[in-house]
Amino acid sequence: MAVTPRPYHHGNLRVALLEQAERTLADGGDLSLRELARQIGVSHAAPRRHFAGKQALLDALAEDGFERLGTELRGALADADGFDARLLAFARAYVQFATEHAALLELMFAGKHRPGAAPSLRAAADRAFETPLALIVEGQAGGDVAPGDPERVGMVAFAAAHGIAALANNQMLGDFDLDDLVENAVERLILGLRPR
Amino acid sequence: MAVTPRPYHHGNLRVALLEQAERTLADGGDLSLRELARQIGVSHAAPRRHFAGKQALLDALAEDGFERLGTELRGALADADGFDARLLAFARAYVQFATEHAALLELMFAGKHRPGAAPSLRAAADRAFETPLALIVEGQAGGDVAPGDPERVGMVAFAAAHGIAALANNQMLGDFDLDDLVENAVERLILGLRPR
DNA sequence: ACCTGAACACCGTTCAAGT
DNA sequence: ACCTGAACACCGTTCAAGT
Repeated sequence: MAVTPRPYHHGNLRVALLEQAERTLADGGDLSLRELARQIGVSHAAPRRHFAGKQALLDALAEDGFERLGTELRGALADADGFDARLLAFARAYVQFATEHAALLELMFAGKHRPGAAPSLRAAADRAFETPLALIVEGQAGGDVAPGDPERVGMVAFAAAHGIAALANNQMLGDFDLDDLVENAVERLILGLRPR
Repeated sequence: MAVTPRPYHHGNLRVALLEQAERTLADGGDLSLRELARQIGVSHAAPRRHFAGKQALLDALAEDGFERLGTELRGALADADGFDARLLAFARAYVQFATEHAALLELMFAGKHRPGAAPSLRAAADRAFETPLALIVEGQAGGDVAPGDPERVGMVAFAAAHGIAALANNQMLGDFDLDDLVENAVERLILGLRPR
């Protein structure tokens, strides 16, 4: 047994901080930088070598979140054929990610609009939303969705998915089954998006 | 001129705290209890006589917010005739309140799902949402909305309004005109809600 | 290069004490 | 009844100093 009584410390404090932060976030904790350092076994000033401040750590977490969301969305759409099934798959995947990582999602959106947010954060967010945007374009090409700027036309669908996720995370859905609500909403959106 | 050199203090610290908190919130400030007390000219422990803690003050703020939202929604619907116009009026009023009071709205929804939140907070929220719910019931009676549990059927519309407001508050609407997006979303929702 | 330890200016909450 | 002032246990951030 090597003794290693807190040697000089870590080879990878940066990722250790991010992982511990994610765990705390998932547990509903309060994400204090000092507490994070304590849990990892490092002085409270050590994180400063790796993150300019607390906000920088939060931004890194949010950026990772957008990348994972993008991956989930791409994966969900890869398994679905036809516009209706693909819209449902998108909505399900979005709501599932949002409810499984409620605190992270809040952080992702709170971070995105911060004035001094890193361009890489915004880029990661844009990449995550490429998939649903492409879905609307597809739908237009196949005659399932009314013509027009795809962002403008598809906004109602994205907003509804985001809204259902937000309402679910705030316990505003009462006794309703989340998946049933998503299905129902998607049915109505499919009708509403059609060309007239 | 009466001198009143900080007499013994205030007749109405409770409302003074709430008003100052609302101002700070609207200015994008951080809402520290000590700072609030400082601005009002009272010791940092004085608020304790009126609010059990910081969270209790936030809950009171949220409750007031739901009451004001309810008033806005009722007022908006009172001026609109016909289901389509009324749904548009609701969506506009909701999005306007949400974007005009972005920080307050966040607080309102964050407070609602807190385990120990006061029943009066939940009641105020329910009252605010009575109006849109009644609108769906009206729409069903008039043949504009598909039958079924009105909460379930109307959820897509409420979620879309909430989602658009959330996206607007997070600067996710790009160059789009907010009112144009709301109008477009409502048009699609009207189609999607119809009985088939 | 990477980390520590002390310091600074804040928090929210509690509690004896004042009027 | 209502408020004060000191105290406690925390924060985030900064910075000289250590290895």
